[in-house]
Amino acid sequence: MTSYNPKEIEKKWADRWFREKIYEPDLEGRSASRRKPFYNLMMFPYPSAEGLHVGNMYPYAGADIYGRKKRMEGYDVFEPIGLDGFGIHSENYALKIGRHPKELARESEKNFYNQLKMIGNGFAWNERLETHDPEYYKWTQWIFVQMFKHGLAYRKKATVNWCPKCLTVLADEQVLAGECERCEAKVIKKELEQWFFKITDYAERLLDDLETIDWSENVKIAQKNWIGRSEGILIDFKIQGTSDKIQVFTTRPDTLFGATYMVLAPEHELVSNLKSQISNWGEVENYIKEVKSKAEEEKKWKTGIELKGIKAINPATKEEIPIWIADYVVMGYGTGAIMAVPAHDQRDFEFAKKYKLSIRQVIAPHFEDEKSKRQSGSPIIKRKTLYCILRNPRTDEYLTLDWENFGWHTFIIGGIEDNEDAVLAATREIREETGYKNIRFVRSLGRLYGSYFAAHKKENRLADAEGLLFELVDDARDPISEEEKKMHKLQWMKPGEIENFTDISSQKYVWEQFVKESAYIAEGILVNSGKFSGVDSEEAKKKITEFVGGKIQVNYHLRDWLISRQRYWGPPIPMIYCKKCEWQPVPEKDLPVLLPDVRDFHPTGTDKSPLATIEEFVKTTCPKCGGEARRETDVSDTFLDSAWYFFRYIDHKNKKEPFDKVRAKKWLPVDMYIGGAEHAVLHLLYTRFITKVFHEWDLIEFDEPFKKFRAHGLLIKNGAKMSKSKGNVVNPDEYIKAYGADVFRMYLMFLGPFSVGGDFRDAGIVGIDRFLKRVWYFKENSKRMKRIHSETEVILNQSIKKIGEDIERLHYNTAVSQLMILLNTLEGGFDEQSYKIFLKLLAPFAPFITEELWSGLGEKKSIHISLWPTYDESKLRESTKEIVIQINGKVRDRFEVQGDASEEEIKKEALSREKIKALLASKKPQRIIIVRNHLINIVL
RNA sequence: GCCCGGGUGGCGGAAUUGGUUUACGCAGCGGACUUAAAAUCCGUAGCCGCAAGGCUUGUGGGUUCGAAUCCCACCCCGGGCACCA
Repeated sequence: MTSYNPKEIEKKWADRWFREKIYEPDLEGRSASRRKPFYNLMMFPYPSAEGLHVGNMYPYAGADIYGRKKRMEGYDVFEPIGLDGFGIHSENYALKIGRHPKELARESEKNFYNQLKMIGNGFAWNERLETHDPEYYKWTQWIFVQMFKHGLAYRKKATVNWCPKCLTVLADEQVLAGECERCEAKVIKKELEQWFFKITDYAERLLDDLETIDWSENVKIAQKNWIGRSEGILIDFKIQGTSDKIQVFTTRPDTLFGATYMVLAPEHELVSNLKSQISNWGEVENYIKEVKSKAEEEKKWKTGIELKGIKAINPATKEEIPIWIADYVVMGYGTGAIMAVPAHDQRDFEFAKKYKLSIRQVIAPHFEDEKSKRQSGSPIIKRKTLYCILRNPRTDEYLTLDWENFGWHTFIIGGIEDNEDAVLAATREIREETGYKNIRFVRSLGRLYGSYFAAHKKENRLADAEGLLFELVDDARDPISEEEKKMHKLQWMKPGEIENFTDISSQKYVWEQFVKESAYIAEGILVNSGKFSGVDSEEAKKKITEFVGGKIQVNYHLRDWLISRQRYWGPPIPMIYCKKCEWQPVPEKDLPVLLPDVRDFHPTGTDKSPLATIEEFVKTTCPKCGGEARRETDVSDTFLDSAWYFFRYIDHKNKKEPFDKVRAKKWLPVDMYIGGAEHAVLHLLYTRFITKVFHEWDLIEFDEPFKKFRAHGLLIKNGAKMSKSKGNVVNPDEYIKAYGADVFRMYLMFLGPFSVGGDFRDAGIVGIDRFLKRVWYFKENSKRMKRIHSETEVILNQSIKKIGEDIERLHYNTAVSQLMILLNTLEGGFDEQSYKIFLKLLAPFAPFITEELWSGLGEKKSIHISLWPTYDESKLRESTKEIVIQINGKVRDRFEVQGDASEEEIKKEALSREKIKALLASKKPQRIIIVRNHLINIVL
């Protein structure tokens, strides 16, 4: 046997596979192919010319294993690859190193494809595409034109996100926690006129259809939250003495009686309309200016100003309530105006406290909480009791008081320091004292008072109060009895009486801390609500809606997709502006609108793209009237390029249309899609939108792009996600050079579950290296037999089953471990048949070595198109079974039985064993539980 | 704050209709081969304890003959969303 030289066999087989086209499927839709098509797709990379790092390669290796198994199952697998070359990421890199993106693109194509070739994936190399290729972006522009023609692309002036570093606008989805998705600069707001796609028209379908697709659950949830459906009602509030109305959107009409003021967004049109009636207009105007210049995060403080001189009427109470404008109400959602219910909305509550606006409680928690028990399905009793013992260390007084409030059943124990031991001791004490088991420590009194007095800017009279506060969280016992109430000097108060509680003693501060620092936002029973008092929230929502004539309305968090980018490296938006005919699309015969070659592609920093400075590009004629006209100079968002690439893969040479319908029918939707979860509300949302649009244009018969989507995990190195900026990237080239592609990709799959990722460590890779070396030298080191032992046969069949199922579920790490177990077993004795099966099972993970060994057996056809092995159901179990003997649930002994022993036999054997007899001594078993083929538990 | 995911040996990680915790691998230890080392092979291995035995899946409770797994609460880590009315 020659020594294991991965480099040599990799080169040999890569060339041969390419020559023999074993990974090129029959894309043609009209020809009858015998094999069923399987579209195995992975998110294509966006090049940065620095090359791929290990973290980037991980998903490709994982996706390929899945595809290879499908191919061996007889499918005609299509595993395409390409480059998402256009976009800010590539352009920023070009700017950074001072080269032209076009030139750089040519280089990165070469680099990327070379790197991707190294990992031994079964890519259909002949079908690759690049989004910056005019043959591709011609159709991206075509999509834009169709969008315009169908009324789905429109221009509007809006407050948009502007990245001050990338110098362009960004879509909502590209802003992560106030920062630019690409460069992490703080995003600012700008008022600009831009192109948008009407994705909001599809909000409902995008949400509902999530139910129909087999996708990673976390991605579905992220999309669901992002689309953010909320059902509420619209209510009109009259403005006193005028015919004007303020319409608000609310999901809590049941709290209407508690609406003690209103708030408009500063940009709300009514504000300037009512200018003449607002007595403090000067101040108001100043405030609006101030808000506009503020960055997003400064707004967290919540500021506002009252519109003096006007009042609104609460339609339920008919009371006059003040109208404010404030920065915590945004124009972009609902109606840009709210009714403020400070008692039951945390934001309104904070605002009301700050500006001393009145707070009226209209919802009381359910006390006899049978209902909430049933609804939540949990045994929590939401009885509201506060029981407290306070010690004032100065006067050494002990005070006791209890009341019902919004909180929980609460205990305060005075005179105890705040440390772990004391907390534990006190917890025990309360448990014993009261019989309640689930007591939770909340905080110490020192801190409680500290924050209270700080918030109220008062001298802290109780700074060194010692004591601990506990609450009852899960009352498994019966409600408190009358005796106990007396014992703990419990004094009950109703929620309505709380406001009237004016005791000046220290308890008051506790009360304020709890009730006045937060709103009660849960549902309950209405109080202070006229004829609706006593009605349940749920029901009150309907009744009050009816009472004030509110209209049901569904709102979505999703905003329209902002498509324009003031940058160079993208497809020019194919639109022309004529003064007479307004916006006209570029005629389809004139597509593509080529991106002009310019030396200076730097972003201008204004609201215009670099293309605006090229007069030859801008100047054109109107396609409608032939008059003088100007081109749109912005380019479209990269995410448009990537939203439809998988359609083009199946027919990327088509010059007449974006793709052939017949091919689409054969190959689409994509059977399996693998990619990063970070695209949950970016690419994965846009692509669903575009697919639904295509469906509506009758280009395709389906309306969801990917039948199955699985998110892969991330590779971690030194405790952080691998990224160039963190400087912890691992270059795959060195590892592949040192160990070979088979070892490398198999190690990646072994280091953790594919959906989770894992920690890349050099130490672990030697294990796989040893394993594949053992595979290489297997035949000379192992015992060849005529027929394998029956135990070996069981492990072989188990392995076929487990590895097959593990690949299907993407549990590659456990599949690899099963391959190891199988090898360990076969080394003790194998035959030709079992050896071949082993190679087949290993083939998706280590395509090169298995191919080499396979051909060494005289096989003429590639192992990768051989048939995946099947297992024999009857050979999955060993003939002997180990039975565990437990006494009171603890393992004490074990013995073996042949085949399926009866319960009687197991019991007899177990009780007759010396060890068990000794342990049982004179005690008589109370009960014996037997689980067949598993265990026997003797209960004493 | 809200929504997801997670917490198991020295390490990466196995184990889910509740039934032997720690598969597989790394590192470790002992041995074989070798002048020696590397490589390779065989064996060993949760923790405490000389042992008998006890303890152990983030913490505290609960349900159960039996809990990593189910229920309640809390703590910690990772990710997403966040004035969305």
